[in-house]
Order: sequence, then structure tokens, then C-alpha cells
Amino acid sequence: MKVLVADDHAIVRKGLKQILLDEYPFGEIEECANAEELLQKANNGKWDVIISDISMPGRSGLEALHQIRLSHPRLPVLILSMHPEEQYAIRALKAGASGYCSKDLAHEELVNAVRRVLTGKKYITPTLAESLATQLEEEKQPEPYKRLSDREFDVFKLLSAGKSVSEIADNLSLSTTTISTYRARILVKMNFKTNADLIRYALENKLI
Amino acid sequence: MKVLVADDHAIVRKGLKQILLDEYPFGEIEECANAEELLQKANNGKWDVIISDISMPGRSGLEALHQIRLSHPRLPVLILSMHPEEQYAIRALKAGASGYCSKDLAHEELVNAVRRVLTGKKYITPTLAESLATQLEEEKQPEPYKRLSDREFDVFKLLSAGKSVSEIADNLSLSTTTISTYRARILVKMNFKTNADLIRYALENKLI
DNA sequence: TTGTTTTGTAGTATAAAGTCTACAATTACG
DNA sequence: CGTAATTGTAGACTTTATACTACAAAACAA
Repeated sequence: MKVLVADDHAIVRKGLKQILLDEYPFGEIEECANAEELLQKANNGKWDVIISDISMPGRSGLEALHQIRLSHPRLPVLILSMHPEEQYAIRALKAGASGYCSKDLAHEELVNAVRRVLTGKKYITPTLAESLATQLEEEKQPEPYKRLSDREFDVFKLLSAGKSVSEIADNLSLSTTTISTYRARILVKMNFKTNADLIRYALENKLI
Repeated sequence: MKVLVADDHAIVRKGLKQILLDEYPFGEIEECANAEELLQKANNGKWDVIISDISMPGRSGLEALHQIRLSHPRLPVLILSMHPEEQYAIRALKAGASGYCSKDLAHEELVNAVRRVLTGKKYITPTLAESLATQLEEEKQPEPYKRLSDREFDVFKLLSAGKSVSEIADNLSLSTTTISTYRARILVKMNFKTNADLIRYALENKLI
């Protein structure tokens, strides 16, 4: 049982490792603290499963997932997230994640998730499964909001956390006008007029 | 060595526990998953230190901290947070926390923090310490939530409803710079940094 | 496979917001 | 009652944000 664990929080890594070791006493669990490390280690080991946080500094977990999908198409990747939120889950699953579970999962449930993805099945954290199902159903109906691209979503998150355009530009190493462009596209797609709408939306949907 | 650990994420609790057990093999580490449990357990045990997440469902970690301060004035409480944010840290320390550390702390550093608060000293996560120090030094920040004047409150309401400075100026028939001045005063008085903070506050307190 | 839309990125010019400063009117405080 | 702090208001100047435009690369559709 060889597991690669990626999360920027040392405490979370330690917790995961412990939970996994409790279940698989002879398992080999290795940690990475960021996406680069994750990619590197993913390539030079034959893991049974990868468990990765969705949001990490630098290149995000999603991007890493993308890469891994290219080089190891069948390697199960379980995405962990702080946010039991559809937005994130859908994105993760679209990027080829085998499962999505929130960090407030009881550890039995985590073990469960790992077991499922090992057998090639998908796992979705219970609190989400239901609302996700309805949402996918609704997707057939005329949808008021167009889906944001990944980059747009990055910007969306930062904006709704109250970051300014220039802070975001800094953070993502892009020009401020680029961020403005993203912002404008986000507003159009989501039918908002101001950042305040955006923040309100994010708060009401517990995205932040 | 008796430690009470509170966090709504099972994984984080597990990680903390493990880190502490590595350091104090004969320690007695107990977990709570929410603020109620924390308060209850805090009262019926004689702990050496409490480590608690700042944001948990139900009553927040801060509120719990407040309670604990009343009944156990000398018991060290170390606040953990996902956000290495001044806003949170200041609030935590004002509420009587012995320390504030972000969850991305390396575990040696966490152990360090625990050691410090055990000896009655304060601990602040390194990434924050500096900016916090300068901020406190500047003494620019008056007490939070100072009363707003009537005019300021008018502006506050409009801002938190997402109106722009120029809209407000229009609305109140004042110059835009006047509104900017009010806004600046509001931010200082309420210890906010951005409009986003303001909107968040308004939403959380059901002011809009 | 080719044409079309979407996405990622940015420049230029303009509009808006923010900072710093100021000052009279009002209010609170010793 | 007199002095210090707060409030209402705004100008000048600096920094940021936004609209409009553009274009290559990628994704998608026919």
C-alpha cells in the first residue's frame, strides 16, 4: 500500500498519514507540501493512490491533477478540500479526480473513500453527493450562470476573499489588466454588477 | 501533559494528536469536534493547555475562548487558524489567547508554540509576527468597533450594500472625496482593511 | 478537419477610488 | 467653562480599477 499525500498544512499531512497507517500498518505513506513536489514524486514512484489537497500555494492541486492525469491515466487521485462545495467538487471531478472528500470527514469515512477509489470507483463526500446530483440534473435545464474557467475561478475566489485586483495580479504573477479582464468576464458570466455581489454570493454559498 | 484539542476537521485533530504524542509520548490528548464539546471538556478536566481552531461550527472558537478565560484565567489556549491573517490574530489575542498559529506550521514549530505558551509566554506564528508587531507599534489602530457617527453609519450602510463611492456621493449629495474620507474613518474605527471586510461584517450581523 | 467560440494574456486611455491635508462646527471632558 | 477630540466637509494629488481592444492558443462543434 503506497500512498502519496499532498497538502500544504503539515498538520493535515500528519493526520492523514496517521489515519492511513492505522488502517494499513505496513503502508508506505509519503508527504509533499506543494504541487511541484507532488508532481515530482508522482512521477518517480509507483503509488497505489494519491491524496491531495485542492488548493495549495503555487500551482494548484487541480493543475497538478491535470498533469498527473496525462502521465498516469489510471492512478487514482483523491481530492481533499476544506470546502464541501459543489463548485470545487465539479471542477475536481472534471479534471479527472477519482474522488472528492472534505476535510471534516471522519477517519473511517476517509478510509472508505480510499478503498473505493482503489477499486476504480468514484467517491464523493456524503454531504455533497446529494446536492451534486440535483445540480447535475438541473444542468439540463437552462442555466442562468455560465461556468467559469479554472483561471476565472481562481480570480473569483481571490476577489470574493476581498483581494484587490493588484494583489491578485501579484499573487498569480499576471498583469493587473489581465485580472481586470477576468473580473469583467466573471461579472458577465455570473450576472453580477459589482464585487459586492460577488462577495455576497461567495458568503451566502459558503465559498469562503 | 494533558492537552485538549478542538477542531471540526477530524484529520486535523488526528494530526495534532500525533504531533503531540510524538513529543510527549505519555501525554493525554483528548479531542473535541466543536465549541460546545470544548467548553464542556474544558470545565471538567485539568488541562495543561488547550489547542483550538478559531472557526468551528456553532459557537466559534473565539467565543469559547472567551468563556474559558472567565472560568480558567491562567489556562493557556493556543489558537490555530487556516488564515495567517492579522484580523483573526488580533481578535484572538484580544480575546485572551496565549498564541496564534497557522495550520501550515511545521510540526517542530507547533511543539515550540506549545512549549512557549506552557511557560506563560505568548506565541505568534512567524509569518504574522512581523507585520503584527509593526501594526501594534504604530498604535494607529484604536479599539475595534468604535461607535460610528450618524453620517458615517449612513455611508457604512450604503457601502455594505455594495454601493460605490460615487453612487453614495450622488445619493447623499456630497463630494466623492467626502465619502472617501468617511469610508477611511469607518475602516479605521472598525478595524477593517477592505470593503469586503465591511460587507462580510454586515452580512454576518444581518445588517443587510 | 476546418471554422467558431472560449480562454489566457495584456496594452492604452480613461474613470474611479484612495491618501493626505485642512478647517470650521460641534461635542465631550476635565 | 475652556480645551481637546470628533465630525462634516472637501481640494490636490497618487494609485487603482475599468472599458475597450487585441491576439494567439486551446477547446469545441460541424
